[in-house]
Amino acid sequence: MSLNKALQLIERGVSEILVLDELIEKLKLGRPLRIKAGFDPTAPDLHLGHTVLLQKLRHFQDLGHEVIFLIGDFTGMIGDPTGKSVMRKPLTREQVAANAKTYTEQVFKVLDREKTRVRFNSEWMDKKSAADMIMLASRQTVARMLERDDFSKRYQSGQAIAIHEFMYPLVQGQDSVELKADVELGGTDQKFNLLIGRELQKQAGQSQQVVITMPLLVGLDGVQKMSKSLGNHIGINEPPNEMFGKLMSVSDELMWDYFDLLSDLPAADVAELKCRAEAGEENPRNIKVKLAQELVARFHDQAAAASALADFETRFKQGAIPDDIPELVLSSNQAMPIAALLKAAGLTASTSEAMRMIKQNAVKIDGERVQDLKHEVALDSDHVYQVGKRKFAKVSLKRSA
RNA sequence: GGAGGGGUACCCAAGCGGUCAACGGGAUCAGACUGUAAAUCUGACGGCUCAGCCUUCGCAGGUUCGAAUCCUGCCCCCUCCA
Repeated sequence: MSLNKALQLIERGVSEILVLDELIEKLKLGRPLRIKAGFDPTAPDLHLGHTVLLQKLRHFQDLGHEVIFLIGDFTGMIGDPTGKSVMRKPLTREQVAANAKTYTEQVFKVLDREKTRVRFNSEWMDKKSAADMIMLASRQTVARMLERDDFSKRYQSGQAIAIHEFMYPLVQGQDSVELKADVELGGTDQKFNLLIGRELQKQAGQSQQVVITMPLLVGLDGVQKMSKSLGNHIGINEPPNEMFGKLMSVSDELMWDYFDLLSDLPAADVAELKCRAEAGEENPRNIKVKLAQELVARFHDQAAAASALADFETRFKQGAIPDDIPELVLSSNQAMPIAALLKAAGLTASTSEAMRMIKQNAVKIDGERVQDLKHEVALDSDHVYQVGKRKFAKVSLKRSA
């Protein structure tokens, strides 16, 4: 592949490349480059937000480079300074190992296993002495640290900054030195940390890594970055129907970001789709379906994607009851009030909520809307219960022995 | 060590003796609409044997006919000065 083509692929969707000329020089070396990306060991469940970075790593792999998947088990003790969590509980070795395992299992849905090296920064950081750490701390100044967006904001607004938080960028930078990284990838929020890596490498007499930042994927709420703790994420291990549905709930506007950052569709094709949507030639829904199909197929398979679509259509377009709904058996010694049954079946969190749902016309039995709050379900009956559009259960109520 | 600010429902955030299950915003859920689990509009949003009842406002006591609101003690968080 020509240098130009390679660059095109690398540049797709990125936020910044620092420094582009250096990247070109490195690419011209003709050897596989060491591409580093660090991951936090505390969140072993990957979601689409993580895959933005993984996709880019994959691009490098496809170009023949070597990816170092660095698990920051040592840095995990510090916690990347967000101001929210000052100190995290250190993970045990077992936890780290377990997390690493789930990580790698998931990661290889995107990355090429053969071209990925998994490393832990405890490999070298655990060997550092206190004196080593002080030396490391001496490499940067407080003033430099306060340039970091997060730190400066907190400093100015009088919020606390713990000293050890300064160590995070330094350790991350040290990782680059240890690994002799040629390129490091991260989210835009990582820019500062990535640049520290460049500086430490320079001080260590190494060639400086090229820093590539990826935009943060916005979550389902359309506002904040995708994160599990905010609950606006799509996990890559989610069942096909769930994943498909969630993707369909991405707003029409936000969908384009998802195309840019997640889809493998050539950039030109995306641009064309956007044109047609704006011209009203194509319903945004159909375009979104395309996106959802692609991603479900990536994390599951083509068949799962097809059936997720089919399910979605029958359920929402025609309001039909899906095929595979959970079935359960409840027992009671007398007829059961509907609210109690919905709760027992797990369709609502509480009987109060069940009552509310009924008042809001959200409850159906075998497709029939329930209006009566005091409706009772007879013993030895078998019905399909529905709450809202998405929650179903087939419940048979038996007389308890 | 000294001074001050604060802990309210999932989150943010009002309230500062009764009309408070607690303003408002966000999230969430439901209904309507739609070729969308988009957008928009409307509503709900502690629990329960649900037109009634029960338990909530950091924790534990107390004052009062009555407390999220006042008092006492305790725990936790933050800022400033040293």
